[in-house]
Amino acid sequence: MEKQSLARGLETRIANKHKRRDHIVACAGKIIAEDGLEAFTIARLAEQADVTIPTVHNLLGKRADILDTLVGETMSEVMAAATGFDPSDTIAAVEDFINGLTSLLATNESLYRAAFIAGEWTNYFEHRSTTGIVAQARNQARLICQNAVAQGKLEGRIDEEQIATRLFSSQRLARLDWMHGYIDLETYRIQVLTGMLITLCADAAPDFKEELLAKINALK
Amino acid sequence: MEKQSLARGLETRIANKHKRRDHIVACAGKIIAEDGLEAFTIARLAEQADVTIPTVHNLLGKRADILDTLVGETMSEVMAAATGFDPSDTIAAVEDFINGLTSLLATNESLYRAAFIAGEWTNYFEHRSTTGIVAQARNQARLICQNAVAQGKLEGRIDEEQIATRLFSSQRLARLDWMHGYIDLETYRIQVLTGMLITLCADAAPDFKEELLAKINALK
DNA sequence: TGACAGTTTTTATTGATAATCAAATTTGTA
DNA sequence: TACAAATTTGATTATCAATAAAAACTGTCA
Repeated sequence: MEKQSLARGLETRIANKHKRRDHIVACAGKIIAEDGLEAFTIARLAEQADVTIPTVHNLLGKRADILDTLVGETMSEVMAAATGFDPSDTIAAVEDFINGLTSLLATNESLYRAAFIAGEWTNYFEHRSTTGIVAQARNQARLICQNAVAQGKLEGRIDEEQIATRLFSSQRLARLDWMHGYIDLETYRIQVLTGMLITLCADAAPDFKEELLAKINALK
Repeated sequence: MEKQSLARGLETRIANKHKRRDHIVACAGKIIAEDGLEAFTIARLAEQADVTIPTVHNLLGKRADILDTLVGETMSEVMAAATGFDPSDTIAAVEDFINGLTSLLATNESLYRAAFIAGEWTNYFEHRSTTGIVAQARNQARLICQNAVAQGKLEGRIDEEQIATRLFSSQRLARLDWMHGYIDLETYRIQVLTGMLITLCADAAPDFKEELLAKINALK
């Protein structure tokens, strides 16, 4: 049958192809983690992966595509690490979020930093799609706010969407500083936490505000 | 005299040189404003300025130097536009700051956007020098906070340095979104204002908080 | 005005980069 | 082992930043 003829060995080949592709992507991550985005050239990648330049292009497309792939795979991990907290306990949720995130980043700081840099470069974080890591992070912030309002921890005098936006921003801005190497991971963690808690203060009911202030002043 | 001989025509030459140099820098700004940083190649710049490539290098150095020059000149204007408010009237100061800034940006939005992009690219905003635009902006934020605390508008329950940092951050983050083209200038203005006012809320004394909330909710 | 000293511009070139095509090679199967 | 199809590769193209050395130009003074 023709179909059988066409498919002869195809499945195995595809599997092998994926393996080779994954290997090259891993090499890309290694290069960027070790020597930065500037050192990431196709020639260097080919050498590292022990293939030739056209092979790299055939398996992974152009340079930007390779970065996209690397960023996408890395951000899946990041996204997974930054979810799974309980949004009903506001302060714990904020803490769990940033602790989960920084724990992951700590496992291979230079790789993750590189992936974030590459992500900024390829505009990965700015596609205004309703899926993706940005939308998900915002939704999480929103969820925390909604819970807090429902529990009377936030007074609701400021639009909760605004609070959620600033919550998200705190994380984003500190991350940029970490990414650029201006602060270390622990400072990043503290800054995000401080930023988020201060943001919550703006609309906090009296009791909750006391709790927040205690946390904030304990962080210094 | 030898000195006279050496200086023969030097002054005039230097003046002319500056004129040519300025013309090329202006062309650089034009290119980036029109077609983005990626379109900014030395060849394109040379063509636009009607000189050859080596001339560009001779007058302005390497590509990164040209960007530095452009960014530096542009940021001088920006810095000038974002100062000169009265820090004692907290809300007015915040408003004057962002209005002054966005008014300038509006005069040539694509050029300024380009300059900010180039600035991020050359790490212009991140040198932790005690001079420079970043330090100045932070100092302004600090000044506003100090005044507010002195007047009893802020309660001082949160370290004023922290508040100042978030004030500064509000501006920075919204600027990034504007820079990337995700929000327009007016949205930028509103977001900065909202972010700063919410930040102040976190430590505001009751009366001042009412004032802030009224402002915030009027902005929507 | 013309010659000159020194500056500026340019022609020609280098070296690095991404990317592609057609030919040679390899792969998995029957 | 032979085959059909996928894969890899050698050779090449195009673009970019940057530079050296030769040619052209500029402003001044006699």
